[in-house]
Amino acid sequence: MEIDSRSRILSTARELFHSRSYADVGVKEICDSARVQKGSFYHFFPSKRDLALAVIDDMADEWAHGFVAEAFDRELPPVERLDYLIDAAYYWQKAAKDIEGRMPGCLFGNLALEVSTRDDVLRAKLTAVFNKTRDQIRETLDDAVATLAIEPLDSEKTATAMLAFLEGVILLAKTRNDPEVVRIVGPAIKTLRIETTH
Amino acid sequence: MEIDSRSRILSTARELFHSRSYADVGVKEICDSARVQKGSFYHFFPSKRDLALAVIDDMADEWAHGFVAEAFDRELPPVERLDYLIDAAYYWQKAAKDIEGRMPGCLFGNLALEVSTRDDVLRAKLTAVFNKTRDQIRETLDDAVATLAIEPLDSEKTATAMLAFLEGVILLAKTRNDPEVVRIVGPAIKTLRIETTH
DNA sequence: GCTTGACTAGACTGACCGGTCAATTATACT
DNA sequence: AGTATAATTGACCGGTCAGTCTAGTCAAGC
Repeated sequence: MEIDSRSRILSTARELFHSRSYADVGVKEICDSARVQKGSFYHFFPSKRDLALAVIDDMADEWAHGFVAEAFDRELPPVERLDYLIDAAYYWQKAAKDIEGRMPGCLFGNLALEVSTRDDVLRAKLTAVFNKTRDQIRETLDDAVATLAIEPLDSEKTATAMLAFLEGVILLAKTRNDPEVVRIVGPAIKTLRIETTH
Repeated sequence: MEIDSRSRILSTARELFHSRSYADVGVKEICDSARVQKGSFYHFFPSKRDLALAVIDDMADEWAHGFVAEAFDRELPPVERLDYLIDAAYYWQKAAKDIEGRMPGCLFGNLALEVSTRDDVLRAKLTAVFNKTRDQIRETLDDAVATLAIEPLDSEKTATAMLAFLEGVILLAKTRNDPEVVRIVGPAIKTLRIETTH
């Protein structure tokens, strides 16, 4: 009758995990919200953990083809891409807070801190997502160096630092439940630099 | 008979919350590890949540009088204090990983992401801890400016950015379960700058 | 018409959750 | 010594957890 139970479970779980947490959201609640019965859930997903794996994949895809793809549009001048990244993070968090009253933060960062001491498979998956984003930042930096927009630097390490900064800013903003932290402090991402070691 | 049940509960809970998570560690497990009965637990703490509040206070105290106090020793040249901060974070995480096999990350950061969408009181307490640390970094920056070690900047915003970066680096390192991330990327904290707005 | 297999329904399981409570023991003060 | 109070014990509670299981629906292929 319903169009697609599996994808409904998936997107519902993603929303709930994002706005609360993995541990805090039970299978029953996901089923209720997705208007699906327990039996159907376990028909599509062997376990809650496997659902989490699927959610990360799902989100990573949308992330990659969504605003990250836009932010890292190679038509844009490299340095602008970093501003775009911060802007996107800001507006996203702000919109979520305006609607739900709470800043959800970054799903990947949230999950990373929650599960990475308990589940190495989930941890590896999240590491891969982070690495992918870092690589996009690195490309941006390489472009910026190539176009002489910035001085040469260690693009991989600097990209890692920038990703860490982005996650840290979102963490702090979420703790204060105030997206303005992203807008005000975020742009400092451009000042981060790690020199190449010879 | 036993020396101090309350403090035993407190330190046990701190360790368990740090190495796993708030949600993942139950009251029973805390009691077992602290060799205390359920009833004694609820004699000292009205609820698990109140224990979390006490754990944050406890940790914040030790944090403030421990290596943070050392790192922010005003005898040290200001810029060195930032290096000391990164070093301390690195060695702490590395030691924990060598012993337990896992990087626990920052207790405050972990808790912040886990509970701040659910509990505003805990969130406020964690915000206060972060603000205190940010203020210590700000003092450091003000000292650095005063001694002409660095160019003038917006010390409060820059300090916020630095704290965010520290938390982000620890988050990323924890996700990779690799403290080296802190050592390699951490020192970039000194390159962060937010100019004063006139 | 019959079979097959994907999908749904929802009661049920055993473990575990945070928390309660009455009874007991240890400690401290008068 | 007597008494109040602090600390401790461990059985117990209702509820919820992830996950299981059986029964059944339904559409496609033969």
